[in-house]
Amino acid sequence: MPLLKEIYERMLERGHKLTPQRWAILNIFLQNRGQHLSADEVYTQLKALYPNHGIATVYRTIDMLVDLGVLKKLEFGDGRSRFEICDPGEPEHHHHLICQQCGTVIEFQEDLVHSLEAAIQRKTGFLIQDRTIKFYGLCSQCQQAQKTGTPDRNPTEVSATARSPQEREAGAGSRQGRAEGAAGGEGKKQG
Amino acid sequence: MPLLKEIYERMLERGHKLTPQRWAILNIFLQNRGQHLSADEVYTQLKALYPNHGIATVYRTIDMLVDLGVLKKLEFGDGRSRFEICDPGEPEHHHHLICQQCGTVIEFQEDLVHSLEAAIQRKTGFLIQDRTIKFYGLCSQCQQAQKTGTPDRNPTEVSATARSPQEREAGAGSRQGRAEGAAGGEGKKQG
DNA sequence: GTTGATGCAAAGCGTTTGCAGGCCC
DNA sequence: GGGCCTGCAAACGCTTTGCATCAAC
Repeated sequence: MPLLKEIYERMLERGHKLTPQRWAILNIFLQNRGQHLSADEVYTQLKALYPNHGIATVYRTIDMLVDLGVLKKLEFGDGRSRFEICDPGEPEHHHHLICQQCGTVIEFQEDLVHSLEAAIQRKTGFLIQDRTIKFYGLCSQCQQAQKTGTPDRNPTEVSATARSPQEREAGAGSRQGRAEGAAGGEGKKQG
Repeated sequence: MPLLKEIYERMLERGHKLTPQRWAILNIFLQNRGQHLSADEVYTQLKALYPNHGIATVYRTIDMLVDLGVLKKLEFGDGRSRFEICDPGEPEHHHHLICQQCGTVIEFQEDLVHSLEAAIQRKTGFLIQDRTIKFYGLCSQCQQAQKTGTPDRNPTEVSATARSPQEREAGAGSRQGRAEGAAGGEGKKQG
């Protein structure tokens, strides 16, 4: 978990200033630790506090923070980039289970990935440096709901999750008219 | 490998017609089997044959083919969706190794994923229905080149691959000014 | 005549960029 | 005053959509 002081020092090293805007944006991420915020969601939260801060600043700040290794860029297939505070201690094995029913994003750290990687490196000679692993399916609650016939559709779902498996990838599925998941709508967490 | 006849029948079932445009687009995918074409690349190839076919038709046709399960949508982080003919026999375990040096996309089918999935299902109760697994790193050729100091940069690279691990995900990194990878520029293949 | 497909152009969305102004060492 | 940072608005690229037209049953 990157400490503010550490982040600040990293910024200084690169000649970046910690302006109020940047501070505010950083704080939004810190306060939503573990969630996957889009630039737009950050902007919305920012506007509530500082109505005349611009979206460009959000993008520029996020860009800088990604560059600094503070944020990690994620793509869940809803056509927008999402970001989360990146844990420098173990950035490697933190993957996502995405429920196609309710939109929940569950994180998991799984050492079993190691043996998969070892096998791939052995078989193909490919040197793995980073990975993006996403599993789509049904979370246990939605499985339960399906069994009992209770619809358990989360109203704050990320639309990416409600599409067919075939067209879920890439943001292009339906750029318009998608459900506007409230910031922080991805509630459940599991380690 | 979906046979033309099978695809045709699937289209008929859904009330779709096999127009010359659709036939042409389908053919482009069949002739570039194993590659990952963007809509634009399909459009370029289509234009060479039929100069006045429109890009909208390409998108609509691709959309239909994805819907039919003929194509699979992929996202390699260059901001555009890519598509490949989807093998209905084993759509499950076909994943990608993406070289960050030369942009090569190597496919692999790996049964070891099974044990990873089993462990996840056991641990989290999440029912896995589909997965997107991408490993980023260095292909064996680029590793070799790095050792000998020979730069082996593929001029037809997909720009996604040349970015830092942190900002590779999602297409937003640099939507403009990216290297325009020629259709079919992702040459190497490995099973 | 109805239904579906097409091409064109325009719109839509997320994101980036140009620029004039502002702040601070 | 030079350099970084900001907000605004416009641009950008990929994708979708509206609409008039066309083709097939």
